[in-house]
Amino acid sequence: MALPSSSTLAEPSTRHHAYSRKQKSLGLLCSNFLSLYDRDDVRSIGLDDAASRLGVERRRIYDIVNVLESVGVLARKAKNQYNWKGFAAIPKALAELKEEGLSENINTIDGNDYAKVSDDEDEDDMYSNPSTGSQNDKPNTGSAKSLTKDNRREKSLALLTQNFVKLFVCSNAELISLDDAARLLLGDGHNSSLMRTKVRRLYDIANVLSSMKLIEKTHTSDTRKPAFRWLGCRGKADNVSVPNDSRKRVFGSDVTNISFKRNKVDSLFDGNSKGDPKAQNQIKYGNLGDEVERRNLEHDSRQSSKNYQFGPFGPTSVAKVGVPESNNVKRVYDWENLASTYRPQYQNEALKDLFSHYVEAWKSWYSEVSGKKSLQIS
DNA sequence: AACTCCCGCCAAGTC
DNA sequence: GACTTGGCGGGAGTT
Repeated sequence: MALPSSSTLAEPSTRHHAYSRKQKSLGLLCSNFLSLYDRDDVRSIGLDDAASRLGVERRRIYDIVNVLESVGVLARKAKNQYNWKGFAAIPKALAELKEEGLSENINTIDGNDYAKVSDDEDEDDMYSNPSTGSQNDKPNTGSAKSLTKDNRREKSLALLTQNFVKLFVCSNAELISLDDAARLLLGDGHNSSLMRTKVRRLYDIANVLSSMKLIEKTHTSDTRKPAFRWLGCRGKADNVSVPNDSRKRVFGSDVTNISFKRNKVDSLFDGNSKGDPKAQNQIKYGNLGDEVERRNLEHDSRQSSKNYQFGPFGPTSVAKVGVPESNNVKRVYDWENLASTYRPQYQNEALKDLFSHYVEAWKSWYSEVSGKKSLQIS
């Protein structure tokens, strides 16, 4: 409730500023979301609350929440309710994703086709033979219903996010081009419209992941094709970086996501015939690293913005319900403790190593961020 | 013109 | 049946 009524929604025309896409970006919205809820006293988050405080439609909250959940920052508690896990949960989630990705990979022994993606089960087979499938857990398995459900799940933003992240954590790839990612996540037999859709989603995901600084958008050095660089496990070792890439979209100085609609003409319906889904749950990461690395062999390290400000927004109207500003000061995580708590039982050295990388990376990331964080609504 | 990606329709799922 | 989730792709804003 408490949404501004039509009178306050200011037609674009009554305001001096034009519609700006950037003000409405998912990345910015995500940053807003994060700065709004990343505080000590937050336990659970209501979607309606988030939507109204951030001044956006609920639909957008789903987008954010789905990817945040995929990397462990949130956990769904109930309808409309999520638990805030925080950034501290990310290393663990990433480690799990990696483990999962690697073990999936083991099932697909052979493999030199790096771009191969296999769907969890062949849908067609399942339709014809529902009862023989080796169902794992779901209570209501075997029904056509669960099939469509799985089908839906296969295409979900959450799963796509996880697979996207796995691309990085399961390989050594530091940079993956948009094209490659789409291909990798889709498999070979893609039709162009399906591909386009996937790419749109990738943009969505990338925007929220980059607002968390898990990745950053760049492009390949050679082709200048759009690409994503993984930042999640970079330690302080990687000090520097480069001049800032000013072409990069910068979130962060805007205020809210509320209020300006682009004037949409009108929607017409078109009986779309969607391409048929050939989704996937499993990807081979094995050769990915090599392949991608080869491909990016010498990516320049044009890096961008060091100067990112985490959460400069002013969540709209409602503004910090009774939370004293002093609360904006972040907690200081006990990283050592965190590490030992979360350190999984890896028998595998590589994973163990990776894990400590995460911890290191997040330590420095966090201190950097919390140090300069300015939550003030300017 | 190509690239990005916001926006909201509407189907699937849940309560 | 109302409400919640979220796939999807048209088409507008950016580069």
